[in-house]
Amino acid sequence: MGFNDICNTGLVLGLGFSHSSSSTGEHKSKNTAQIKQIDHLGKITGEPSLTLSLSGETFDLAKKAAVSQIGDDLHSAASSFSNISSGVKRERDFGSEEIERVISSSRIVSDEDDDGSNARKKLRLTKSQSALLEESFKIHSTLNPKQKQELARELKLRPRQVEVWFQNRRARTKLKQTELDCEFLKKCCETLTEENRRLQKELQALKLAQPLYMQLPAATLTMCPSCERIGGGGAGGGGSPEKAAAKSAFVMAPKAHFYNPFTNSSAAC
DNA sequence: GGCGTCAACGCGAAGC
DNA sequence: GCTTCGCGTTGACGCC
Repeated sequence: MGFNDICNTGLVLGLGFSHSSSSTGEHKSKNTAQIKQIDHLGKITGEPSLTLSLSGETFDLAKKAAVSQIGDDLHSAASSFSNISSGVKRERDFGSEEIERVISSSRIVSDEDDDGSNARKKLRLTKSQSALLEESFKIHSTLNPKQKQELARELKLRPRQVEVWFQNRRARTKLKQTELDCEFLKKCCETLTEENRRLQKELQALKLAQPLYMQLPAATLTMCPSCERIGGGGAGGGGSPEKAAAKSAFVMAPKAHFYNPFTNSSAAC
């Protein structure tokens, strides 16, 4: 399996250099492509960085869909939620009906709450609730208010609980993907190290052979990585001997020739 | 008791 | 200004 095969998994990986100007706060920008890559000329700018992202992370469609729905759906919202759980401080999208269901269906409320203790009770979703949530998550990883309401009604949970579940679920997905990406990059690193070792050996062997052109410092040579021909302006071609000498067959590289392992076929990964 | 999991919270940012 | 999101964190719970 080559690198291209691996890369057809929807992952976007970037090994490159980021600008130091991308400063505080920007790490929170939503799913923005933060991949700073080395361009085709091998031009490197900024500081070294390693970036990961998912190419398919465009989950904001549902968000835009039905914001206007929420007002109608919440017209029956209860005025207070204090009798549910004193640990629950934030509750925007609830209704009295849902409150009743929560009381009857979850362990969020217990007799202990009557004594005024402020302990946050842990809700454990049932298997069927989790299954339905998972099923829904497969279809769309974000919910619009209407979908949330419907799902909450179906699950006998508060909309807020459904919302939190989806948020946490997205976070878990992202974490898992990051771990996979990390593993993949580790393997890439190992493979490239191995290739580097191999190329160093080849270079040593060539040096031992000592052909004429190899007597020049290696840094002065440019070599096409694909055809492995020594590049340069070519010797002679007319003109004075001085010019010919100046136009050596082995020209100095104008800049560091960056070798991109992800675009070159000789990269092992 | 240590540790992992996960629901829930708080906050800042972004979009409308 | 409101809502939703991502992200970091907290706290309850279960397992060893």
